[in-house]
Amino acid sequence: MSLTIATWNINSVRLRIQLVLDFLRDYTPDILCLQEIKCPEEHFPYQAFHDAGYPHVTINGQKGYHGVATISKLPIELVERREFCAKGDTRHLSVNFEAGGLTVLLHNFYVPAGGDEPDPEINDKFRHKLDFVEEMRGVPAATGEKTASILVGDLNIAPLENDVWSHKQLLKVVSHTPVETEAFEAMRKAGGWVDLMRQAIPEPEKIYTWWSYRAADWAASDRGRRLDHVWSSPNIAGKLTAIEVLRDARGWDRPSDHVPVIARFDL
DNA sequence: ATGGTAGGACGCCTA
Repeated sequence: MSLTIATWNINSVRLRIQLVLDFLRDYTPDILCLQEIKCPEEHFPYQAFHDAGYPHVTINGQKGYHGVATISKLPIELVERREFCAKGDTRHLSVNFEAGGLTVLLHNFYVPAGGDEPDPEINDKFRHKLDFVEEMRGVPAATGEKTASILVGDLNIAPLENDVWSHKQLLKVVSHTPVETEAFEAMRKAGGWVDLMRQAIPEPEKIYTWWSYRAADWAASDRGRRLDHVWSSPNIAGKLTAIEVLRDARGWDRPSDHVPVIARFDL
């Protein structure tokens, strides 16, 4: 059977609900993982997703900041809303679902951005980001004969040279500093996770999923970064059939600064 | 080297 999973940092689900509904109508993923929904449960637009054919919705949200939601056509079962760094932030949600005879554990993450100064001694937000990545070692890829894992989300780190518009110019910019990228790759490998975007689209091809709002012309300058990721356990990595990064979404009306990433599997 | 934009909630934090 085919399985399509999408991930998208939406930067306020309430402000951009119509954009999300248009995306679901046009791309019909089985499951969409949103980040930065920026609302608590009581303000989440459940009805709109239900009416769009996505009745199974699980969220971990808070007022004003952060927040993740997993929206599905298929039945999903909440596994955990894990708290990282004892901060009380809503940055993780995991669910289980059945597909192709497998029980799939799907993690939806929003990793802290880390502030502007890449020095944990003077910037608490950067310290928090590094601590968060270390704590993600506690989320390895669960795998077995009848189980598999997928991890998606805005991980706020662009690990490879071709994940940014200029490797040299971003070496001291939070999201691409060596301390972040090395910790990130070490954590991913220790967890047994496969980077599916790079499996499908190897270097040196550039991949960007985010372009700053601050650029005068994002498309002309094209100073993007790959901050959004799709990982899986090795036992389904070979079942990936396509990765699609919807660059055009950055040019939609009142866009998010991130674009959707779609992963297709044949399980 | 700097400042540029966006969202939530309405002064200022986060990204």
